[in-house]
Amino acid sequence: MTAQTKPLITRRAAKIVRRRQLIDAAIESIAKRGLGDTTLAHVSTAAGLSQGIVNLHFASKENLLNETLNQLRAEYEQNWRAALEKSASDPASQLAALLRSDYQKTVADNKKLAVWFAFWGEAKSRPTYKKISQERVTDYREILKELLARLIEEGKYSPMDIAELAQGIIAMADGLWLNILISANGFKRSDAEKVMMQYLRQIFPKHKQAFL
Amino acid sequence: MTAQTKPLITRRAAKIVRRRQLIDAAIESIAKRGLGDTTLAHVSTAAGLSQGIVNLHFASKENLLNETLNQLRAEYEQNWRAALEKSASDPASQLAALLRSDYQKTVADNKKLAVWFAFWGEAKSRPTYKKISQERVTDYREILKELLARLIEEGKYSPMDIAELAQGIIAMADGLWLNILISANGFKRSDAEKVMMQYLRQIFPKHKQAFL
DNA sequence: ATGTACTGAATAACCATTCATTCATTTTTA
DNA sequence: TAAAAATGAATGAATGGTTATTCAGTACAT
Repeated sequence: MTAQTKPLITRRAAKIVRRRQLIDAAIESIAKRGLGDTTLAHVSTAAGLSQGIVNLHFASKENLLNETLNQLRAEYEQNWRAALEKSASDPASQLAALLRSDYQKTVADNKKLAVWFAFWGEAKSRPTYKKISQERVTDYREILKELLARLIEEGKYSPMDIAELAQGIIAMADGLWLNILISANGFKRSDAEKVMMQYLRQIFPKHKQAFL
Repeated sequence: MTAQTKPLITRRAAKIVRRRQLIDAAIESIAKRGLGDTTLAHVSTAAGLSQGIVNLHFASKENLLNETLNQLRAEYEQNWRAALEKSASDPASQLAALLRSDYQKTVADNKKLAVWFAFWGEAKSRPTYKKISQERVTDYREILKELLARLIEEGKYSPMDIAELAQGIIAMADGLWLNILISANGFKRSDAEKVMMQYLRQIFPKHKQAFL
């Protein structure tokens, strides 16, 4: 080994690594203190770096927050796409996989849920937050509608309004997130999943098996 | 008329009126700017009053915000109780009335929804917000469970997990609020109501009529 | 050596809260 | 009843604390 080995973490870290580190620190702080009480001092301290670091890498606080939300959105999408790929290809299994993915700890842990709601809470007054929040479910909704159509055909269920059905399912999925965040009596991710699966069994009784 | 007529508004009454006026101004500002950007200057100006007025009537900003959330909670509860009283007493009608009440403009207009989500967004870090948010649905949930039990008996439906069912319904109700708040393509209160009624028709097919 | 990541003190803006003062109403007194 | 005193509501300028942003300087990498 020579005198200067390449250190695993250079003191001068790669730009991308730093940005990600700061986004993580932001998530941490928003979960702990809320969006309103999160200051750049909190973020930079949590990241173990200096005061001016956020402005150096993101130019402004606003920018950091936008990118934080965007990061969350990207993770969310990746997560359900991965779940679909891992699952069997019949519509019932795909549907189960898609909806179960909403309650995996990767995306639905307490911290991240708190951050989602923090941004939704400001969505009305911040167009960027609103836009990214909409984007979170645009592809999800399309895939969901396709799966519902296939499942209804396969099971020869009586015709349903698929768009409305999809809206309802997504609404329940989000509402269960709220329940995890707010609930007093320790309503957990696994409880949310149960409720959702019960719902699917009710709509698609011929496919009960897939939703157990 | 003598020189000193009895004033229409007594001082004590005025105090309550003022508090209400300031809470309304707070709702206005939170809906417009978000919770984080709402300052006491915004609130007092919107109320057409002076700088120090909020501290005079509420002692602190924190207090004003707590009372604002509490006001919202009280209105919400009043609204669904009134809806139940107005409706027929059979369980299906009651259930329909309860769930429709969530989408009346009294409680689910854009401003108030924005404020609900603003508080939920901070609920994780503010125990008071969390507590009041929980309280919003405690009675609602109990009534809902009773109605579900009665309806299942009346309709001789196969047994269901009523607690889970109620959780699911409430979750969908809240999620539809989010959809109204965030949606790009003008998802309205009436659309939310449709989705919810479709859901109820699916679970309780023998009572379709009540959910049209 | 030179550029680049990073630092942290300084700055300017903002904001909740305080409080001396003004204005209005009610109560007391004669 | 009328004037005076007391009480209460509201004002808005001043204060002290906080915070995003800037930038001149430091230290590391190649």
